[in-house]
Amino acid sequence: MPDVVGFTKHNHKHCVSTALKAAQAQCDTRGVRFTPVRRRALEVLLEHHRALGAYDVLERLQEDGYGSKPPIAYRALGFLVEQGLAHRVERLNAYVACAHPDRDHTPAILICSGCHKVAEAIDTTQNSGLRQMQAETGFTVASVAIEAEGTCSDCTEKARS
Amino acid sequence: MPDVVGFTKHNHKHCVSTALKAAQAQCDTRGVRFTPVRRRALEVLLEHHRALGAYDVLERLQEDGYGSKPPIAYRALGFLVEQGLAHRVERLNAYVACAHPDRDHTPAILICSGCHKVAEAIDTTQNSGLRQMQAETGFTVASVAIEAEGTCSDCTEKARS
DNA sequence: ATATAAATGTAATGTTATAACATATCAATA
DNA sequence: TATTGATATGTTATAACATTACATTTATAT
Repeated sequence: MPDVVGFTKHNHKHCVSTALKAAQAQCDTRGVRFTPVRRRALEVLLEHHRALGAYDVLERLQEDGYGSKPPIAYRALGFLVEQGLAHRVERLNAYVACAHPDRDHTPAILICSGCHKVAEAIDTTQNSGLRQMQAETGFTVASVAIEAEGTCSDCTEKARS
Repeated sequence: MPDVVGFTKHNHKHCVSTALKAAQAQCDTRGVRFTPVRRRALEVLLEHHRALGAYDVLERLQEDGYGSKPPIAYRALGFLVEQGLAHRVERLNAYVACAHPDRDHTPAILICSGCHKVAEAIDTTQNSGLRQMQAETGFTVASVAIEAEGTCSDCTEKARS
């Protein structure tokens, strides 16, 4: 049931360019502007399967000739999160590219404390459980964040040897 | 199934002193020291059903004659979190007293964006879902944070009028 | 061409958190 | 009960993360 991306092997260059095209298309559809900084910010996130801090992203943007002050990064990242193209990882005060921007998702973030990679699982059962809670307690859920810390299979194996 | 504490009415003074006694007992059992600052920090959290920032807690500690520098608060709060007597709310960079310190828990934090109260639900199904994921993906979960933002029943009612 | 809105940019500052080190307190035991 | 090793408390300094307020530029729709 969980669909995990990020800890498995894949053609990375391809995965980046595909994701960028998809993001462009999605923004076009929605009538929002996928400007150069925003695009570049997403690209930076996509280049890693790790969570990057706003200041890390800012550094890259700066190198590319964009502004050098924090709001530059925070605004681009804010846009990406708003559009579901990236997620903020609260535990790390950092950001990851979304692995399934197409789907309507309540992401579950998996953080490996060994290699610091971050993956994203979609688990639809979580949603239903929380919606049910609304009926029972009167608390209306607007958004849910699920973040797990642990060890990915690679790191588990390495630890065995 | 979810057991929600925090949005319901209760005798507050009683709830504070009971919780402090329970915390003391738990620390005794575990052989860890429930020192005055730690105790006072928990008391401060218990006095609100809101999440307090480390610097808010620090202010109270300071008033009571404890140290005035950030590590004083961060250390006391760190201890409480470690012992399961409080939780860190990542979304708010803040801390709440745990509502069920006795139970082995994966807390689900409910944050009301209307009144800023914070409650805690225990939903055991979440756990099993994540453990299952471990089998399927090889990711071993060490700890999970579930945080929902939304509107509590009181605020929903107020909004209707 | 121009008005309006959106996006980008900067300066200044606020907030949250930790590292590094000094001192005091507790707990076991020689 | 004096000593010692571990734990806890305290400070200074600084790092890391984030926002407010305001100026300038760029896109878009008349």
